Parts: sequence; C-alpha cells; structure tokens
Amino acid sequence: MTSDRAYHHGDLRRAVLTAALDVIRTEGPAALSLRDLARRAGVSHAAPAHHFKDRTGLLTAVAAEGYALFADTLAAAPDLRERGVAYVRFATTHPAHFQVMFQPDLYRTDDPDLLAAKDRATAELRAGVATLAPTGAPRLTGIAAWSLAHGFATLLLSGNLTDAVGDRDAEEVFREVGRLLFTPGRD
Amino acid sequence: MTSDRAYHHGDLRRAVLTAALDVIRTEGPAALSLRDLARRAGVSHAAPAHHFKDRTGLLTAVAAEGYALFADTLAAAPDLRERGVAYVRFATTHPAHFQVMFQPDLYRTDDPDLLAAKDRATAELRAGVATLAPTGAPRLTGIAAWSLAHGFATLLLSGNLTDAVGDRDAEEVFREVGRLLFTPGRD
DNA sequence: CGCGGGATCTAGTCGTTGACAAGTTCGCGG
DNA sequence: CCGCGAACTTGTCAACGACTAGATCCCGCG
Repeated sequence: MTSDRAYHHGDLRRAVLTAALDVIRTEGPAALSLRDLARRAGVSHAAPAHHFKDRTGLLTAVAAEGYALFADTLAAAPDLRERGVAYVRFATTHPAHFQVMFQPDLYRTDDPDLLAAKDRATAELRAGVATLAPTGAPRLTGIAAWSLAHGFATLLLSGNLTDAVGDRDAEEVFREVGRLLFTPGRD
Repeated sequence: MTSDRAYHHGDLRRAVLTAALDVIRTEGPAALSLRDLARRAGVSHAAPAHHFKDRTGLLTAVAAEGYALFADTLAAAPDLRERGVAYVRFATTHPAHFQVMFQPDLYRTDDPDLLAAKDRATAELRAGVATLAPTGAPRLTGIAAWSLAHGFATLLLSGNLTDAVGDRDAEEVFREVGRLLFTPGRD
C-alpha cells in the first residue's frame, strides 16, 4: 500500500515525508534533497514539489507534524515531572522532527497548520507548569523546567551527553536530574 | 586593510569567515554559499576553497573558532554560577558560532584543530562544576547545570523565549533561574 | 456509458551551486 | 635575478531547486 502503484503513487506525500525523516535523522536536514527523495519513492524529480511546493515547504510540513506529535506526547503525561520526561522521550523517539522544530530558519514560521500545532504544544507546556509551581514564580519555574528538559534533549541528540549517560537509559538519567533540582523539600 | 588589495586579498580567510558568520547569524547555516561569500569579498568563486577546502571545511573552521572563543569565555568566569551566565552570554554574543558548534552534522568532527579547542572548552566546563558540587553527585550536578544553561541559550536563540523574557536582559533572567534551582539552602 | 474536470505525476528547461582541474600572478628567499 | 610555493583565477561538470507545460489517472455527473 505504501509502495508501488502504477501511475498514482497512492500516498506519495507520506512516502516522501517518511523518507525525509529518515535522511534528516541519519545525515541532518542539510543533506535533504527533493530529487533524492523522489528517487527513493520511484517518482519523477518534480513530484514531491506538487505536495510540498518547496524544499522549505517540506521542512514546514515536518515541523508541523512534529509539533502535533509533540502536543500529543505532552498531553499524555500527567504532571510536570512526567511531562519533562516525555519531552526527552519525544526527542529520542522523533529526533528528525525535534531537530527541525527548533531550527526556525529551516521552515516557514507563518504557516497556518504549523502555528496551530505549535500553539497546541505550547498550551500543553504551560498546563504542565500549572500543575506544579507552588512557589511564587510560575513563569520562572516554567522557564527553568523548559530549559532543563530542552537542554538535556538537545545535548543528547547532538551527542554531547553520550559519555555522561553511558550505557544507562537517558530518560532515567533525566529523571534523576529533575529530582535533583526540583525536590529541595517542597513539590 | 580589510578590503581592497590588488591580487592578494591580504586576509581572505578572515574576510570569508567573518562574512560567513554574518550570513549564518541572519539567515542560518543552510543559506551559506561559498560563491556568495566569494562575491562579498570581491574574489573569484573558487578562492574560498583554497582556504577551507570545502563548504564543510568552512563550517569546521567556524566550529573550531567557536570552541576556542567559548573556552576563553568560560575560563574568564570564576565559579559555576558565573560560568552558566557566561555560557548564555556566549550564545547571544556569538550566535553564529554557537549555532554551528552544536550541529555536528554540519562539520568534520574529527578535525584536529576542532578537537583541541573542544577539549579545552570541555575541560573548562568540568572545572566549573568542580567549584560547586558539594552534594554527593558531581556528575549529575554537571549534567543539570549544563542542560539548564544550554537549554536556556538554545531556546533564546531559536526565539522561543522572547515573550517569556520580554524586554528584560536575558542574562539577568537566567541568573534568576539559576538562583531558583541551585539555591535550596546549600551553596 | 462516457465524458469532463481536477488532482497527480512526468518531462524538459534554466539559473545557481559545490567541487575539481589547470593555469596565472604574486611575493620571498637564495 | 630567478625560481618556487602560496594565493588566486578561469573554465568546466554534475547535481539541485524551481518553474512550466503537458500527460495520465480517478471520480462523479449526466
């Protein structure tokens, strides 16, 4: 179903998107080529453009899908702590999405679909902070938690934490980090 | 001095590097074109290649210079807290360097100059953690501090913290965040 | 049944880029 | 003054993004 149909591909959009995620994950967004993706899908070099308009359009679609998945992942976690873990888990399970999402110069930041998905993710993020934040500074706590999770996830993906984590599970390490900083007695 | 010389440019390497940093800062690493940089410097399209070999070589040079500057910045800060602030300050004052440094798929990670500079920066980072870490888990504290600073800096550069910070100074906000998480009584 | 229209894909082309090769100019030491 | 290497130029090729025009298919409507 995902592959060979005679003329109409069936679901070329998804095929190209999936292939793009594969390339981004293994070689980075810079290595992305519409023509290469077309070859992988077995279609002509201009076929992907019909679904994504542009190379930028493709990356915009990746970012939009990423934010949508991200919002779902966050929504599934109960409190702030688990939401942080979910943040890190999303980065490891969807590295390509994550990588593109936080490089706004790669895509169109004014895309309607993208904005909707991003707003949803942001709302989930804020809701997470609301479950904690007993001390007077919810905004500051939010920035702190977000920075911690995002920094951990980013360093993890860029390979700067491989020796620090070792052969342990990254999520478990992050859980300990969160426990270290966010449990001085209150909570 | 920086511009017109007859045949020999004088310091084309630096001129190209500076122009590259300018492009990366304003349009991102993806928009980087050797031919465009050559045009800006007023030299032929192949001149930059003589100094950097490759597009990848140019980005490797950017990353190497970035890590060197980064190590200097960190070394100038006394304790862990100030080192965190210095981390954020580096990201805001050298956004192009920072952006490239933490995208290893853009450059050659086995370059000798790069490795030397990165090792120096890593050593400074570790030394910073050594000044604090009174509780039993220095490694975990290090990961926490690094993640916090790196996450804050990254989110700041990607524009995800602009409304949260508002018109205040980013460094000052980060100082408060650090105070919030790293001062439960000890220190 | 067939036919028309829109969505999907193909084929061809143009300007730009990265990479490479070979030649040219410059400066500097012997 | 000469030659030798570094710095730079000119020319070229394959690949890519973007665009256009046209072919093919699917689907509903008469």
